Amino acid sequence: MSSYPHQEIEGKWRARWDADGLYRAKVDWQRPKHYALTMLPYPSGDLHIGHWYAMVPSDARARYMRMRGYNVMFPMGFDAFGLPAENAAIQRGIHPWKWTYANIENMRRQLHSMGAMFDWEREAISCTPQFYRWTEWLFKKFYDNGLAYRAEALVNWSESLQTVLANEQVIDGTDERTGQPVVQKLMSQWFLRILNYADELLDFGQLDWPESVVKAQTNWIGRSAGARVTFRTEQDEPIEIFTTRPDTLWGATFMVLAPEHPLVAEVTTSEQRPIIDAYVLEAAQATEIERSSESRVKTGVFTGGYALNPVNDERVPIWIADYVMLTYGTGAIMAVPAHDQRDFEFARQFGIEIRPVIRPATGELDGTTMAEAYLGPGVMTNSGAIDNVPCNEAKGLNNPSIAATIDWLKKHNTGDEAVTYRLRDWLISRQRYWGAPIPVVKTGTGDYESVPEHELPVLLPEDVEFMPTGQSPLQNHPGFLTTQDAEGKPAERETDTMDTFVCSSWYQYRYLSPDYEDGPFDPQEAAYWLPVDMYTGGAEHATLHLLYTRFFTKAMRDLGMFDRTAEVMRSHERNPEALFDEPMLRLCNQGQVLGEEHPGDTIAAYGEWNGNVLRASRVRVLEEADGNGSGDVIGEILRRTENILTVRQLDGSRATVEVAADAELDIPRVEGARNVNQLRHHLEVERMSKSKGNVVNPDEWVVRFGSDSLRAYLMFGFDWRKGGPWDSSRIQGVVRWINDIWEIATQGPPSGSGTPEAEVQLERRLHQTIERVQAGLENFTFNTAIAALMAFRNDLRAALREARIGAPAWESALSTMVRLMAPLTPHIAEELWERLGHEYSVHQQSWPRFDATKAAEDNVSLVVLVNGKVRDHVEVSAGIGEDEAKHLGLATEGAQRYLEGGIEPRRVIFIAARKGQEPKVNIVL
RNA sequence: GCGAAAGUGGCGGAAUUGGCAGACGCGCUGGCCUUAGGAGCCAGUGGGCUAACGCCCGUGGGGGUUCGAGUCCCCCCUUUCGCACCA
Repeated sequence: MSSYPHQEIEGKWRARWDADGLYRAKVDWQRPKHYALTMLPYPSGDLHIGHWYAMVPSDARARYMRMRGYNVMFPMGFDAFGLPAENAAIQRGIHPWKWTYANIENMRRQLHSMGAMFDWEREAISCTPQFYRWTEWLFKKFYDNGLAYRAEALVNWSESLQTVLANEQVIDGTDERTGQPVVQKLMSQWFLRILNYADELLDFGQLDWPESVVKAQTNWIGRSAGARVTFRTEQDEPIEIFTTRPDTLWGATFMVLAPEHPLVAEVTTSEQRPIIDAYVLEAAQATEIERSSESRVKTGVFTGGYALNPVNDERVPIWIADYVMLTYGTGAIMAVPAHDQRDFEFARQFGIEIRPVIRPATGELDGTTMAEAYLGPGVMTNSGAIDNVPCNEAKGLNNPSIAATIDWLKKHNTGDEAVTYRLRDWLISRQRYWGAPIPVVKTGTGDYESVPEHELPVLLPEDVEFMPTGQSPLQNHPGFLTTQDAEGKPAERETDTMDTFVCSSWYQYRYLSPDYEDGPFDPQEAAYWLPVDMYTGGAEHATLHLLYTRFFTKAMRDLGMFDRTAEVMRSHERNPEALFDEPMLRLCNQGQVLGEEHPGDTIAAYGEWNGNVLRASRVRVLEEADGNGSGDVIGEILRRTENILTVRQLDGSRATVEVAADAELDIPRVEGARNVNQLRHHLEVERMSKSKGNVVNPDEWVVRFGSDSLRAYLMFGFDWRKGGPWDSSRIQGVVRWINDIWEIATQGPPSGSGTPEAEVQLERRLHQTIERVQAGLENFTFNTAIAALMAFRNDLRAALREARIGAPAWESALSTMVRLMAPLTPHIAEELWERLGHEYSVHQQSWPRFDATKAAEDNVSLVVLVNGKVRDHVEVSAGIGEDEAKHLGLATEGAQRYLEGGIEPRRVIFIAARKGQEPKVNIVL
C-alpha cells in the first residue's frame, strides 16, 4: 500500500508549470475569454487558511473554464497600503516598504504552494509607484472633472490614536483595534461624489450577484422619495426640511433641528440660550456609543423660536433634538406627531399638540387619546387644499395625497419633489503616511489645484520619521511639503493620503497591464479581457469595496477612460455597448473558516485553599487512561488568564485555581520544561485570530498531506458559501480519497479481459460522475463535485474486486477521471496523466464531454407508493410507459397488502422518471 | 426596530422544477488482515416497535395547500449577519 508521495510530486509539477509559463494569459481574439478574479489579499505576512479557502475554489473554477475552452486570465496581487504597515513602523522601527515587501515575498511563496493558476506576470501591488501613479492619476481626473472635492465634514476622530478613522474601522462607536471611543469631529476632508451615481448604483439589471448583496447595497444607498419644503423663521430666514410625507404638512405642530444645524443660534431666544448651548455642547461631546446607548428616550430643548408653516401660515415652535441628524436630509424636520412614531413620542414627552390629518376608514382620530402614531391609509382631513384627497400606503407620487401636496407646493413656490439618500459622499482622505498621496497642492491663496499629469506620481518620501503619536510623518517633511503651484509660486503639498479602498476600486484594471506607462491600463488588453466575468470574495465587502468599485467603473466610463478600449473592441467586431457599466458581471461570496473547537485540558490540581481560590503547588494534566484521578480541584480548564485558571469541575461547578510560580507541572504531551502557558483552555468556535490562539496555518497541512489534500478538504468539508469551523479530523476523508486514487491509478489495469456488462456499467458511472462534477464546478458546490469523485472511487474499487474490466476500458475511465480531478487537485492529476501515458499537460486538455445516453440506466426500479408512502419496488426497463407501470405497481406485494378485500384505489398516479430519478406510481386509497 | 440569510442524524453536509430524506465524508459498532499505523479491507450505522415479514415516527414548532411537502403558503421560535432615531 503506497500513499500519494506529495513531497516528491507537487513541487516538481509547480516548477514545471512555472518554467513553461503554463498559466500565462495572452490576448487571443480567436478564442473566447474568461476573466476570473478573486479578491486580492492584504499582505499581513502570513497566508491564512481563510485565503486558501477563498482562493482554491476560485482557482478550481478558473481551471475548469480553461478546460471548457476559454482563454482564462486569473491574476493575483496585493492590496499593500494601509495601517498595519505603519503601525509596524511606529512600534518596531521597520520602514513600511520593508515590512510590506518582506510580507509579500513570504506570501507569494505560500500562495505558490497552493498550485493555483495565477498569472504572476500580471501581479499588481498597490503600494508600488507604477500602481499608485495611476491611483493618483484617477484622483486627478476625478478632481479636474468635479467628482472629487474638499469640504468640512464630521469625521471619526480617535483621541487615543490621534487620528481619523475610516467608517469601517469604527465598530459601535469604538475603534475596532483598541476598543477606545471615537468622537465626531469637524475636519476638512477630501470626498468623491459617489452620490452622483446613487440612482445608477441602484440598478442591478446587468448583474448576476447574490440577492443579499443587492439588498445590502440598496439599503445602504437608502433612497427615499419625498419633498423639500421651505419653512420660514420669524426672522424670515428659510428653513428647508425634507419629508417623505408632505401630505401630512397640515398636521405639523413643531419643528426639530439637529443640534449642529447652522440656524440654531439664530432662532434661539436669549431666554432659552443657556439651556440650548448646554444641550448643543453635550451633543457635540457625546461619543457615538453614548448617543446611541441612550436607548430610545427622546431628549430635546425648545429654542424659543418659531417658524411659519407654508401651507397654513401657522406658527410652529422650533426645537432641537439629537434624534435629528445633521447628515441626513437637510438636518431639519417638520414634526407630525399624529403620523410619525418618533415625533409622537417626542410630543407626548413634552406636551406638544398631536393633530391628526388622516381619517382612517374606522373613523376620526383623537390626538389627545391616541396611543401611537397612525401610519395607515385614509382620507386627508384638517388639510386645507388637500382635504378629502385619499391617502394610501404607496410611496412618493404614487400616493394621491402626496402628489396633490407636491402640486400645491410647486404652485405656491414653497417646495418641490425631492429625493435623499442615506449614502454619503465617499470620504477618502486619511491623515496617514502609508497610502497613495492625494496629488494636490495648496496655493498661496489657499486654493487647491491638482498636480500636473507629467509630475505624477507624487512619490512617498522614504526618509521619514514615524511619530509615536501616529501623526503622519508627511506633515513634518519639508522636502515633501514644499512645492510650487502651476504658476511657479510657492505652494504646499497635500499631506493626506487616500483610503486603501481607492486602490482596490480599480485594481482589476491594473492587472490587465501592470507595467503599462501610458495610462491606468492598456486598451489592447482591456478590449479583450473586460469586464470581469466571475468575481469571488467575502460578503463583508457588500457595502464597501463592491459598491466603491461599481462607482469607479461608472465614473471612469463617463470620463471617457474606456473610449479607446471601445474602439479596439469595435476593430475586433466586439460590441462595446454596456460593457463598461459594471466592473464584475457575476459575483459569488464565500463564507468564513472559523477556528476549531477543542476542549481544554482536564487537570487535577493540588494545593491550599485561600478563600475560594486554590493556590496550586502541583497541576497534573490527566489523560484518558488516568480515569478521574484525585486532587483538590479536578476538571476541564475553561479559561486561563496568566496563571489563573477557571476550571469546570466534574459536578459542573466552577473553581478558580491560581498556579504558583514554582508549581510542579505535569503535562504529558510536552517534553522537557513545562510552563503554565502550555495548559490548554477550552476554545469556542470563533473567528481565527492570533490572540485567541486558534489560527490554522495552511503550511503545516501542506507539509503533512500535500497541497491537493488541503485543497480538496477545503472544497469538500464545507458549504463554500457558508463556511464553518475548521475540523482537523475530517481531513482524513480526502486524504484517504487521494491515496486511494493514487493506488488505483498506479497499480496498472486489472489483468484479464472484460465483460461488456461490467464495462458498460463502469462507463455509465463515469458519465454520471462527469455530470455531477461539472454541475458542482458550475454552481460553486465543490463539495458535491468531490463527493461524486469519491463515489466513483468506490465504483472503481468495486469493479476491481468483482467485475471484469479490460485494460483499454479501465485506462480510458481513469484518463477521464483524471481530467475531472485536474481543476480540483492539479498536482496529482498532472502526475497520473503522465503515468497513464498521456502528453503534458492535463491542464491543457479539454473537459470530458458528458453523454446523457451513456449515463442512463437501462433497468430502473419502479417505486411503488401507497398514499405517498414507499411500499415496494419492482425492476422495470428505463423507458416504461404509464399503463404498464400502473399495472406492475398495482400487482406488487407491497401494494396488494393494501388492496386486500377488493379495495379499489381512488386514483393511481404515474410520475415519469426525470433526470436522475426513478419512475413512481402513487396508489391513492 | 428594519432588512437579509439560515435551522436536516453524534458531526460536516446532500437532496435539480413539489416526487424513495440523510448522497459523499468524519465518527462510531462488528468482523477480517497485518512488518502494530496518525494504517488497510469488508459490513453496518436517523429514532422507536418486532423473533421475523413488516409497522410507526422523523428535516426548529404549529396550522394549511397537494395524490405527494425539507422544498409552496400563513403564524410562531431560535441563530448569524448587515443597517440602525433615515424624517
